[in-house]
Amino acid sequence: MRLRSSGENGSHVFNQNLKITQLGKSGRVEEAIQVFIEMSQKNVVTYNSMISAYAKNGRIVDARRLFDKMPHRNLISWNSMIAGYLHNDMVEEAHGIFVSMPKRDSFSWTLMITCYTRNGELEKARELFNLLPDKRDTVCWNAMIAGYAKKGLFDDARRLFDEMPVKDLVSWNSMLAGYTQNGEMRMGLHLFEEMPERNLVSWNLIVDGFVEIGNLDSAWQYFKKIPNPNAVSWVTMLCGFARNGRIAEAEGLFKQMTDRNVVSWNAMIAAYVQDCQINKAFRLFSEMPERDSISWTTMVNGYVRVGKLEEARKLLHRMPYRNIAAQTAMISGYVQHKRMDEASQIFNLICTRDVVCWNAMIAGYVQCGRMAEAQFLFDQMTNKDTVSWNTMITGYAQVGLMDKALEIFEAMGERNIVSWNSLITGFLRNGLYLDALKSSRMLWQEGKRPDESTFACGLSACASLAALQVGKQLHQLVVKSGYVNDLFVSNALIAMYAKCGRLFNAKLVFKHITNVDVISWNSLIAGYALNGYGKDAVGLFQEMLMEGVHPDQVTFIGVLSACNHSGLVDQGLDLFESMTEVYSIEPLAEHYGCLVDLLGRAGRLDEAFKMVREMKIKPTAGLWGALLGASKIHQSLELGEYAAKKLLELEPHKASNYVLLSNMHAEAGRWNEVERIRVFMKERTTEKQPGCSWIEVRNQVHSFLSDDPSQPRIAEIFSILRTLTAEMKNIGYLPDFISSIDIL
DNA sequence: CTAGGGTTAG
Repeated sequence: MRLRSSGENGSHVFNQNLKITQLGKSGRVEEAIQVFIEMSQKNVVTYNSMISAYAKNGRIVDARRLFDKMPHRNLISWNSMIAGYLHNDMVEEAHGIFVSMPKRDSFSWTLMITCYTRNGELEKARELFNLLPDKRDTVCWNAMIAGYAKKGLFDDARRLFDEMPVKDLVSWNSMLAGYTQNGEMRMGLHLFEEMPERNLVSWNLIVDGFVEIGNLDSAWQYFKKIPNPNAVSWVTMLCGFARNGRIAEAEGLFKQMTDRNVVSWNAMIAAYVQDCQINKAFRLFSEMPERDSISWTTMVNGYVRVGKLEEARKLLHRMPYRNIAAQTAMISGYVQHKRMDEASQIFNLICTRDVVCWNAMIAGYVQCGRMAEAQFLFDQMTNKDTVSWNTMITGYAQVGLMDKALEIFEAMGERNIVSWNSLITGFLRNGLYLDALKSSRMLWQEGKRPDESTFACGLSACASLAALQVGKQLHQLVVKSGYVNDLFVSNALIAMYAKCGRLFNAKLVFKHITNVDVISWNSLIAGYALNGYGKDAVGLFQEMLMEGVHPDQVTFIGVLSACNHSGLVDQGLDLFESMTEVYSIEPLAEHYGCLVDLLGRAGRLDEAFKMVREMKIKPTAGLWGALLGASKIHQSLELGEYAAKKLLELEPHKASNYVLLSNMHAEAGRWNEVERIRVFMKERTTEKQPGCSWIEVRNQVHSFLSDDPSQPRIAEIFSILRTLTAEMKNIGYLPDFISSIDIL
């Protein structure tokens, strides 16, 4: 055997080092580790490369471990570690490295400055920048300029830009990015014309700027003018189309692209996912030559979006590596379906939990109204961000504990507009209009202005309260503030008008939207369904399909409930089938609920019962309730009793369930049973919250609690109720035995 | 003496 010369050996190490870097850059960190382990000889570059590979793939802990145990460190090792922390948004740790390193060069300084600018700490960045006048190179200037520009501090950026000794293309592009990323396209174009030379980055910034402000025509015009568009240009344009629902055009671009990379594939998959075309998304996912963690995460998200949690979970387990984004997507999937046990299983699997996954869990408990558990997690969090605080505010507001919501609001350090929105919406939802108004004024006093979401939230609160007057006032404010063309606001307006029975207004708002999305259609369809116009709702649904908009889970809740309200049995069954077969959307309890009710009312009790028994999900109380109701109408005591048994297992404390069962027996003349149930009911029901209803008259909300002697106009109410009951009897309505006793 | 670390576009 011949001994290899040291030169050959050296070039081998050289090549392996290169490989580690490349694998790290393309997200294939596992393969990089493999190469690293198999190398018999390593030099300092090998370690440095591996540190970067780890850090670029979110494995900052491994990067640090390697850094700590490597035999010799050079300046680049220290810099790589700072860069690693920069990539992982860990500014404090980066600073720790920065202060303890033996020597610093301009790379080190620039890295640290970038850490601060990315973190929004412009003052600290500037402080560092000022500390090293002699070592500042062009890159360092550029970093500082980019920091100012990105934050929209154009004057500061411009001052440095004019001051700097040598400008390069990146300096120009950094200024340009400031304008385009802040929606200042007039200024951006001006600079673009002024630039001594342009590269693809400059062109792509312009296209992206137009995409961001929703001006697809201009984006397209500039895209076409790009001399040699690269993958970034194509992806930017593709995402622009996708985001505006123009999926066909996005598809066309994807097909035309010559140099597709992972990002291009990911973008197209994301476009399909966004349009709920999960099967097309999966086909691309299977076809693509290589997948990175974004590809996997997008697919998991896609399945979550259409409610296919099983598919999502399978995919998550098939992933070649663990990825926190995908795990968080899975968590939010479970959270949306209130499956907190499974969510928390995934949560427990994550070793280094970030804020986002904590927030997802908290949001989950909040949505289930389990505030104690939400608070428990919240208290444990060491790195709360505004999202965490805001979620807690929303949570307490939702369960009616506005005192707690306010307490959280007041305890938080930095409030953003969402914090205010959560608080104001909370007040609105709880009918505390005056407090909402007061908070809105305070918001103005703090120099903040209501934004799109302030209005969208406010309007959705009005929708859930059916508070038309306040809703209308908000609509006027929307017009005055210039948010009429915002899609979120428009959709909230549709929902509000629809819920208040003003279908004409809802339709009017709908017609004014330039780019309706699936949510706009959903709101309108649900509105028609809610107000009893089942056929129109189904008609709208068909219109929506003709327009090429893909329905989602919510669409089907709307259109199925439309069929339900209008007794369109066969159409409902057909639609339900197409939902799973054609659109591959997984039915939720709500969908089954519509169908069971629909079949039940039509007297097709066997089919209804069969559906409940055979469905994939666990039957909810609502489903048994629907079955019980149907059994009562069609006098099927046997099925009714079975449904009631199941129902009472799930909700033993709810009085209305006993009333339903009791009425059924009353109708069948089984008075012993009626009496027995009444006794049961007295024993078991612990209704803490009395039934509550409200109406809005002349800007004021009047609420009614059951058994509430303090209601000021109780006598009038009773007198009107008696009149109404008499009239109902006159036109042939026979009131239920028990409920009539309760009223009269 | 080519590799490894910093600024601008997906």
